[in-house]
Amino acid sequence: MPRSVDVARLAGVSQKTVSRVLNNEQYVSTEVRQRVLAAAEQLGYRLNNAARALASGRSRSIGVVSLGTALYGPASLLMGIERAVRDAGYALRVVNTVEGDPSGIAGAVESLLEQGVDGIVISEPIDEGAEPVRADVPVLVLGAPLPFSAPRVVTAGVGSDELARAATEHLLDLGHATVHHVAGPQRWYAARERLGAWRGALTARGLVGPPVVEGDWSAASGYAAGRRLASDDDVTAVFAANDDMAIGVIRALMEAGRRVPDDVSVAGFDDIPVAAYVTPPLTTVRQPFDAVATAGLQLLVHAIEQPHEDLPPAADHPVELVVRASTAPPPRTTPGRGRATSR
Amino acid sequence: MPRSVDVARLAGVSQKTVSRVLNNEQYVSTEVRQRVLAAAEQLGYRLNNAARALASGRSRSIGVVSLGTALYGPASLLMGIERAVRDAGYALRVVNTVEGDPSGIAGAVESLLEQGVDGIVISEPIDEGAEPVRADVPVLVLGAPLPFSAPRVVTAGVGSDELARAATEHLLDLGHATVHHVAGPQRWYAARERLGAWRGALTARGLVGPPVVEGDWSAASGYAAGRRLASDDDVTAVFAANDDMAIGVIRALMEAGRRVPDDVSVAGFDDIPVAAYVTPPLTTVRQPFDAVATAGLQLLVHAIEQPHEDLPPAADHPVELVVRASTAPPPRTTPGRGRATSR
DNA sequence: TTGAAAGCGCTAACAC
DNA sequence: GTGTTAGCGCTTTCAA
Repeated sequence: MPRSVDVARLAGVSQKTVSRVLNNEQYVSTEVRQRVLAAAEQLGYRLNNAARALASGRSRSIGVVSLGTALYGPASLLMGIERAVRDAGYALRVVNTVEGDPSGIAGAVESLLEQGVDGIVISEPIDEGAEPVRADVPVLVLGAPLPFSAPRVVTAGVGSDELARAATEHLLDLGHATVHHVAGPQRWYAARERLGAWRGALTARGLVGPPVVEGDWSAASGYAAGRRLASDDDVTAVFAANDDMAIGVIRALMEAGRRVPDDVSVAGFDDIPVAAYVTPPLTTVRQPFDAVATAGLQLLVHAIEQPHEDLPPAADHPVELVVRASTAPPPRTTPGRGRATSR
Repeated sequence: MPRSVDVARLAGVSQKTVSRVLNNEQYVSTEVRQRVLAAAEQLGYRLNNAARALASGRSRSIGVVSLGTALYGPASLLMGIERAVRDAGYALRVVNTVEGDPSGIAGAVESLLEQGVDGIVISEPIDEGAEPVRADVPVLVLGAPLPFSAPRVVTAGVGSDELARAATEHLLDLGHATVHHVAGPQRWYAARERLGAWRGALTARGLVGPPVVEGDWSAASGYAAGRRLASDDDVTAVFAANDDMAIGVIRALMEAGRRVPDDVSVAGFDDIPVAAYVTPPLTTVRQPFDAVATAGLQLLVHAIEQPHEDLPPAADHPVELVVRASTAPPPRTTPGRGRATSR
């Protein structure tokens, strides 16, 4: 493998000049630059990043701690982060946390620190007892204000709350007396946030939320929740914390003889790729993963490269409610419902 | 930040001995080892990987080139790779290729090489004109025998072909005269492989495959394909190259008044999380992502660490056909079908 | 079983 | 504009 001295020799310059060219520094004449580039090309020279990192104290890489799941939300966010990291000119290192792992986020952060990353992204954290983690590089927490000890912790909301509120309000606006909620596992911040926003939307209209059914994001858990909800005639509107659970809920309702949306409206969360093609097409909200990743990484890179300047303000992301055929006004008459017929 | 000399000083040993302990080398007395470990702990010492990589010429990291998509298949495979890499004691670096990017896989490989990875995984490659890529480290190609120039190229099939064959045969076994195929984009190796296996299954029974409809993995493209297939009364069985497209096909068939599975059977591919809960529950095949990733990485790590020994044989993965309610025998009488009634 | 010395290939600071 | 001189913090000889 050729080294920079070899390039220097071939180009007839000093090794430092090669370094200057490769780092796009100023004060190099165009002619020398050309010569160096040509020599590097000719030799098939490739910069050694380990040496560069050792000498400079920076690795030009960012580490991301993510959940080891192919669930649509987390996977989409990870893809967004990868793109944003690459666009920012950094390399990406990934460590997943395993659910139930005692070392959890702290262990993952530690392993990234050992690898020498310049910054860390924590994607959609879940509570593992959350002993506060210590990091000596800037940290971006996506989707939760995690207690964190680092020189600069920046957080960027993913807008879950506004989206959950919009979904709930959509159902209320259709005329439903209340909205039931099938929540995600409450160890996930994302699940708690959606639950809170749902409750907030009800409270704002003077309503008290009915008991919550908690699922685990899976369609199977949505199905189980749906069976319970189906037996209650008062249920006319359900907001599920993700689309998979919503689809499970719908299946359970249909099997119980309750039509969707005629008898019961169901709204989901995420807008997964098949949402528009299931029966009935699912009303849901779309998370702006790419925008969130881009905005969050801007903050992180700023914290890395301008450690002493203030952070630019975080941008807001638009709320995208996608209304399809799984939501409708509540049934006008409610056969077999004691309360309704007696009125 | 403390360095290994600091640990050495505190433990009263040489810096080299600290290095020995941290690398779990032999020839260190238990007592010294304890002392060093304690000193490291006390100082909050963290090994500097850049320095280690520079000195040793190895980074203990593996790079993966993957598609920047949250599609269930690629995302699941990536998660499997992450786990397998971590289990093998390596760090993971990720670079996505952007569809349509001219530099494509070659550019991604180049950027990983610059980062100094010890090995590279190419996950589910697609053809971008595929100028053969050159790498000076072992390369694992998952899901395609890509032309590749590297000291050791190992490939591990993901078993797509057997699974696609199983799905097709399942439909034939139910009594269908033939099986139509909604293929994935043919630039993807995975799509070509499934197409080939479907055709092979038909050929094995002396059948000639009907014209193929090509989609782009999306439910929308499946829906478009479904509309075309719905107008043809001869269609009684459809095998779609992924579940999303299968769901789109089903929706189009139902809208056209053709019942699934009574009139037309539809099988998918992947077993996405909602497959069991859509209407009707989808018959599909399940890909063994985790097993494939584990087996593939074993090969890669072997090629990295024992460059001169032969590779162990690749393991076969079990075929998992998941039969649900979207497939059934063909209709016995076919009202309105000219050919059938005239017989 | 332990230690001393010599780099790995680059960037940083300063000189010219 | 360009070159010189020191390291960055480890691992690798080799010697004891």
